[in-house]
Amino acid sequence: MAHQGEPAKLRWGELEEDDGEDLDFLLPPRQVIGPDENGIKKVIEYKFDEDGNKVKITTTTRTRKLANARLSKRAIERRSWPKFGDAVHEDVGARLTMVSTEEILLERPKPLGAKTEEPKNAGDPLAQFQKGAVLMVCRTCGKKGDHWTSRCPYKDLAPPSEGFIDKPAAADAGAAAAGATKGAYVPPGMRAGAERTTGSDMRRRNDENSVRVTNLSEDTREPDLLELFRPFGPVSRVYVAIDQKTGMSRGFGFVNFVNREDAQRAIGKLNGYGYDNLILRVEWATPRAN
DNA sequence: GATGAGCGC
Repeated sequence: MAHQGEPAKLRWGELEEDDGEDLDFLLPPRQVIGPDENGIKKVIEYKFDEDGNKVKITTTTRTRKLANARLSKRAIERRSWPKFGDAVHEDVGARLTMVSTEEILLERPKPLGAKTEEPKNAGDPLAQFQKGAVLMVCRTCGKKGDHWTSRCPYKDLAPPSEGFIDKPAAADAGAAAAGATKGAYVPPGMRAGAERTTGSDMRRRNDENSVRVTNLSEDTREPDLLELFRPFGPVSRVYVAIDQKTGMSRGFGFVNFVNREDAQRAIGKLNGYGYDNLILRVEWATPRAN
């Protein structure tokens, strides 16, 4: 850009200020020269600056013909590709990119609990994510990685957790699951590992094998606990203490296992386990005072 | 640091 006469520097806010007078008709017309064989095009314009001086503005541009010479052959070739997606219906000229509004469906990874069978007695239930020294699992996508639940890319796609229904365990449900459709609701008494007691022998509540879990993050909920503890064996109850006043988690909860050995294994594995950016404490619970 | 809701027959 070349200036002639007073090269007055226009400041912001003064660009179009002309005191209401439009004296542009006094200026020479705009001239366009070129483009020449090198693709150079010149545009000469005249303007009044803030002091009323006439200013000549020469703009030199390089047309695509030359610009292309600086592009790779591949890039030039891409320009001739047919448009696709939203660009088909829109005149985007030579633009190579545009914002698309096309829906892209992301495949959601299987939740932690969606293993084909209860890995009871199947070695280490945490082996699937026990590679690093520190174990952290995102509660939303179930992946060990560099993000937590709040930053999980699938956070907004996640449907509500599947809750408490204990699916019939294919391996050991035996007669209880016979004839039952896969994934169908199974009444508590018929669930895998449930006590086969009847009538007067049936206890009201099973508070056996109660494991206390503390240092839970405030947004850990019961389905999350179930998901975390279920790989160790059938879980009869999960509970997260909620502050009645605020509705927020009090940061601890309980998990009851049907089998004491499973509870013991869960304690052994999950105590000190990194979950949702906190280190869990998992211990035997002292029986509830009543 | 921390130990749960509900109970009506």
